This record gives sequence, structure tokens and C-alpha cells, in this order.
Amino acid sequence: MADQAKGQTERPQRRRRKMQSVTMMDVAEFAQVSPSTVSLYLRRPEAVSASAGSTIARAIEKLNYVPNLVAGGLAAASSRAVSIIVPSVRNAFFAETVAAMQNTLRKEKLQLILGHTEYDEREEEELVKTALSWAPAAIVLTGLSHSDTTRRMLQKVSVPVIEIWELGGQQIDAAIGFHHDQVGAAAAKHLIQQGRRNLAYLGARLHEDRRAKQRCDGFVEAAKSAGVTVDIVQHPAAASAEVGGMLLSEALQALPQLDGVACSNDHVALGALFECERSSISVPERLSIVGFGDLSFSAACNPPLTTIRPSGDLIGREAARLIIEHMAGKDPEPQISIDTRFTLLHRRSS
Amino acid sequence: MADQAKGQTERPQRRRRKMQSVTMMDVAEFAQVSPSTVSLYLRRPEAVSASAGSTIARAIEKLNYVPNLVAGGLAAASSRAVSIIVPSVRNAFFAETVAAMQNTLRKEKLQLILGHTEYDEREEEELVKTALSWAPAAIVLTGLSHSDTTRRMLQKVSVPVIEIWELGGQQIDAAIGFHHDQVGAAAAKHLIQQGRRNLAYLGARLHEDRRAKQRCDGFVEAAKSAGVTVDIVQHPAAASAEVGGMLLSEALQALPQLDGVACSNDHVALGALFECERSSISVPERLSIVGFGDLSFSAACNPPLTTIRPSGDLIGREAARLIIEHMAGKDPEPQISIDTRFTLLHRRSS
DNA sequence: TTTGTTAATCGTAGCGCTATGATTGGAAAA
DNA sequence: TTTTCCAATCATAGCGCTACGATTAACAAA
Repeated sequence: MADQAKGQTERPQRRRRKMQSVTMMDVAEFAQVSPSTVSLYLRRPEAVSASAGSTIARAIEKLNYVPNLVAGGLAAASSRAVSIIVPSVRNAFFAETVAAMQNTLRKEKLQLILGHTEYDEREEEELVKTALSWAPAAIVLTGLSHSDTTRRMLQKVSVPVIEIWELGGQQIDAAIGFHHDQVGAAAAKHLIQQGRRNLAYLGARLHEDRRAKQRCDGFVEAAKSAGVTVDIVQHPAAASAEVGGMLLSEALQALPQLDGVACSNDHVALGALFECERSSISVPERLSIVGFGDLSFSAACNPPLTTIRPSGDLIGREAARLIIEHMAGKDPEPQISIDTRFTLLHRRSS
Repeated sequence: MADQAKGQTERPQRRRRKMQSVTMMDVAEFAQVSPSTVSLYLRRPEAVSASAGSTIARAIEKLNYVPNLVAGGLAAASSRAVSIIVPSVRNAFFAETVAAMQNTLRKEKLQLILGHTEYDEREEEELVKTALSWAPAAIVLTGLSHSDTTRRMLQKVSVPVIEIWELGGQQIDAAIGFHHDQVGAAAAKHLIQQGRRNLAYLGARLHEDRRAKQRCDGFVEAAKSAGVTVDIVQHPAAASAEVGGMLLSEALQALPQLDGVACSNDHVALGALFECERSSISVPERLSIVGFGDLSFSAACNPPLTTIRPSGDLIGREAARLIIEHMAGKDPEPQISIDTRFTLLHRRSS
């Protein structure tokens, strides 16, 4: 106190709100090494000597030190966060991918920053912009269809970009997914194989859900090229059992000969199944139903639902793998595309 | 790539990898104001004059400036991120809450950092630790049951902690949710009201899912205190339609008199419904079924499923509101608890 | 005029960490 | 011996921003 009263006012003491009580400096001091050694130990433990390493480890333990990832991210110009942008986590497909990614990334101490577009490109653009301002280790987005601005932003940037759940369009960098038109084609082929000749696709929200549209198109095309009658019955609302019921009853009215339907997803298929029950249409004798998704209830339906299972979790795991490899310094081949395929599960509804 | 071609003086000293090309300094320079004014404009636009504001806005637009949230977070000792930890996003309940939170927080430019515990307290502990190292604006976790270490970490820390989806236990700070035992009781009361006297609870994963257990207990207690026969039939696996079918058939075998069941959730109830169909048990004449969750298919079942709807989205919205208010400086009452209630939807399965 | 008051703006020291390049000590090579 | 080399460690300049306190401008009150 007294020694600071030097006639003229000294530099005013600034006080800032501290983020945390124990910092890397404290650990360094306690362990009698420099902060850089602590930092090095934390990032590449094999680069410091065994003795220094154990001293530092003890200091960290003792002081209960928790590294500040924000500061680290700023200094390193890249944070240990992965930004993932999906249409909606309420959608079981994306939830599964998100969960799988999370489970793989967690082992590398990478965090997931989540965003929903609600199937809105403008929203996606906003989310990408925010995502970039976090300097993430990677950006994962859904589908290959984005606004020009989004595409431009992402091309300019140096973080790896991974597009998931769609293949076959123009990709920004890496893409992991499958061909949705092939899904539709597989459904059609299967129904035809079962002897069905009057098909329809029960589609929900085809105007917004590009991938559902692709499945529909693939279905129609395959049916047509097989010389089979095919029609589309659709509804603008999101896929649900309720919509499925409505669509099937509409389809039956319009196409009395109908003997096989493929659905936007298993929710729609479930609704169709219930509608059959209500209308005493025997499945699969009179009508075959094929869904998409293999949701949790699909195998337990009555009859169990024939469906096509995409590997949502595989997509997530592969995306995580790509990110981890990139962080490890492996330069991935540009414009890589990974086809995770899908599986037709033939159950009793067809 | 190198879109910035500034004629920089050779500095053989240190060069660091820059995170971004255009910074707040650039904007300030362009707009002829100081960086602090730009910062102020970005955080509290009403605090700068209209003229300065519009100049800055123009500069931002012109230079295509994207703020660096990592740097901001470090300087402010708190990032614009909210950490949310749920058992799993594959679970529709939590997915709904996450989505609702996201939708509210997005308006405030807050990001969601997601973590999954997979119903493992040790994992939760790890996630909380990582979450804290992001200096989030708030931490949201699921349920009131945590490890001692987790609880200690969170009590020590100054960020707001919100526990969701459970009420009635010892809470760390804020809690938003409802009483699960009341859900069970409501189901029991409803079944009794429908004239049912031989009840059973079909429970999945009761040993791990604390909240499912509470619903079960509430159900049993309410039934007992009404003097009605009641039993529990359970399975260690996660709730699914498949498990539901198994549980119901087991229950019918053990309790031939059975005339009413409540289920862990609507997946289980759906499975029970299918089992009834397979076994030609008429619902609700011979057996009433009550679910939990009001999942997307519940209203479209045949018969439509009586169920109890929790307000997963309300929980998310309220959590977001609390966080936003806290950030706005409002000091929330400590230990606040918000009961979001639930609704019994009486449909034709009971 | 001076003084006080308020609104708007500014200057700049950190926030905690990482990356770069420098330095060190001791063993191996000459 | 001297020189070289390398692994281990260190010193420190930022990363881009926010918040604090200071300063200025504008105008009313004394």
C-alpha cells in the first residue's frame, strides 16, 4: 500500500472477471515447469519426459485443473468443437447419426455443436455463419442442397466440410451417405418381385424433403422401366402415421387395383398399416407395404413391416472418423464420397 | 484462399496462423470508429448513436465480417453456448426438448453444445467437466440424480444450472419438469375410472431409467390405495414395441384377469396393442391400454392410444427462457422449480 | 461565464492458452 | 578434446475480443 503512493497516480488497477480460478500457469508453477511444457504435455504427452509428465499430472490432479477450451481454441485458431447442422433432431434418422457421431467424437474430447434448419435453407445459412464463428474443427451438414451463399462461405473456409445423408449431387468436400433414388428403386423392385403390378408411392412433404423426393423418383422410375403401373399420392405435411393413413385411403380410392405401396418412411407405413386394419384390407395378401427407416416399432408391427434400413449410425461414425483423421494430420482425399448403402429388410408386410 | 493480399512488411519474427481474415479491427477502421464502439454496437446496438450504428452496419456488410465467438467468449469469461446433457437424443422426449431449446435460443444467437450420457452417471460427470471448460452461459442436465462429483462441480461453479424432466428431488439450482409419480397415478386413476380393477404396469429398463421407475411407483401406489389389484411386469431392455409385446403376453399369462395396463411409454403401448391384435384381445373392451409420451404415431393407432403427454417442448422453452433472462441480468430466484405438468389424452384404447 | 450532467465514444489491458523459435544440457561423433 | 546433434524445455508474442475506466461532446443549470 504505502510503497505504491508515489506522488503521481500509478496505472489504475483493472480488474476483470476471471473465468476460472486455477489456470495452466498455476499448474506450471506448482509443477516447477514452464506453462509451455504443461501445454505440451496436455496436447502431446509423449513429447515431454516421463518425469516431467508425471509431475505435471500430479499437479493437475492436486489443483483440480480444468483446461479452458475457449482460450485454447482462440490461441490455436481452431476449437475442439464440431458443428453439425441437421434439419431436425426430432427426426429419428438424424438423431441416430448425431448420437453415433457424439459417441465417436467423445473419445477424442470433441464437442458437438448442434443446429436445426427445420428444412429452411435460409436458416441453414445463418447456422453455418454462426458455426464458422466458433472456428470448429469441422462442419457437418445434411444433404447436398444449400444456398449459394452457404456454399460460397464453406468453400472459402479451411475447415473440413462433410455433407451427410445424401450422395449423387454436387458436393462441397466430403460426402457420406447413400443414393436415395436407389432406395426407391429397391422398394419398387422388391414389390414387383412379390408379384405386384399396381404400385403407388405414399409421399410426405416431397416439396421440402429433397431426399424423400429422390426416393419417390427412384421408385417411380424403376416401376416404369419395369412396365408396371405406378402413381404418386402425396401430402405436404411432415411424414406421420396420420398422414400415412390418409394417403393410403386416398390411394385406394383413386386406384382400386392398388396392390403395393412404398412409403416416405416407416411412420407413413405404420399409418398405412393401421388404415388397412380399419378397412379390413389384408396385408400382404391384398396389399404389400414397404417402408423406409426401420424405426424402432417396425419389426414389432402386425404384420412386421418390410422396410429399408439406412445406416444412420454408420454415417455418423464415418463422419467422426474423417474428422478425427483430419485432426491427426491425415490429409483426406478431396471430394471423397462414402457410400454407406442401405438394406432391404423383407418382413411380412410384403 | 488467400483473398487478403495486404502489402505487409516482412516480419521474420513470429507468424501465427490467423483464424479469420477480417476482424473487428478491420470493421472499426473501415467505419472510422474505435473497435470498442463496434463491439458495443454488436452487443448493445441501442447504446451507440444511430449514425454510428448504420456506418458500422454498412462496414460489416461490406467487409462480410463474422464475429469470432471464441475470442468473445474468452474476453467475456462466458461463451454464447449452452451445454445440454441428455441421456440420448435418440429418445424422442429429449429430442423434442433439445429442438425446442434450440429454437428459442437461436433467436438470441446462443449455440447448443450437446452431450449424451447414455444413462451413465460416470459419463455425465465427464461431460459436465468438458462442458465447464467451455465456459457456457448455462448448463442443462437431465434429471435430479447425479454423481457426488458432478453435484460438487456444479455447485462450485457460477454458471446457471438447470435440471430438466424431473421434479420432486434435491435440485442443484433451477429445475423444470414434472412429477413422474403423478403421471403414474394419473394413469392408474384413469383406468380405475374406466372400471378396470386388475391392473399391471408394463415397465422397460426400470433399473436404469429413474423417471420410468417413478411413473411405475406412482401407478402402483395409486392403484393400491384405491384397493385395486396391481402388478408390475418388466424387462431390462430399453422401451420398444418389441418389449411391449413380450411384456403384455407375459402379463396376460401371469394375470388372466388383467383388464388394464399402463406402459413405460408409447412404444411399449404400441407393442402391447399389436400383441392384442395378434391374440385377438379386443381393446378397450377386454383390456385398456394407457401409454406415455403421445408419440407421433399414438393418435393414429388402431384404436388410437390413450396416453399421457408430457410437455417436452415446454420444458425446452422454459429452460431457454430462464437462460435468456439470466443473461439479460435478471437474477432468477434460486432453487426455482417450474412444473410443466402433463395431460392425459383419453382416446379409444381405454 | 463556470459547473454539472449525461450520452457517446475511445484506449487498452487482459482473458488463458498455443505455436513459434530459442535455448539448454548431455550424449554421440569427430 | 572439441564439435555436433537432438531431445527436452522455455520465453513470449499474439489469437480477437470485451469490459473497464477515461475522455469527449453536447447541452442544461447555476
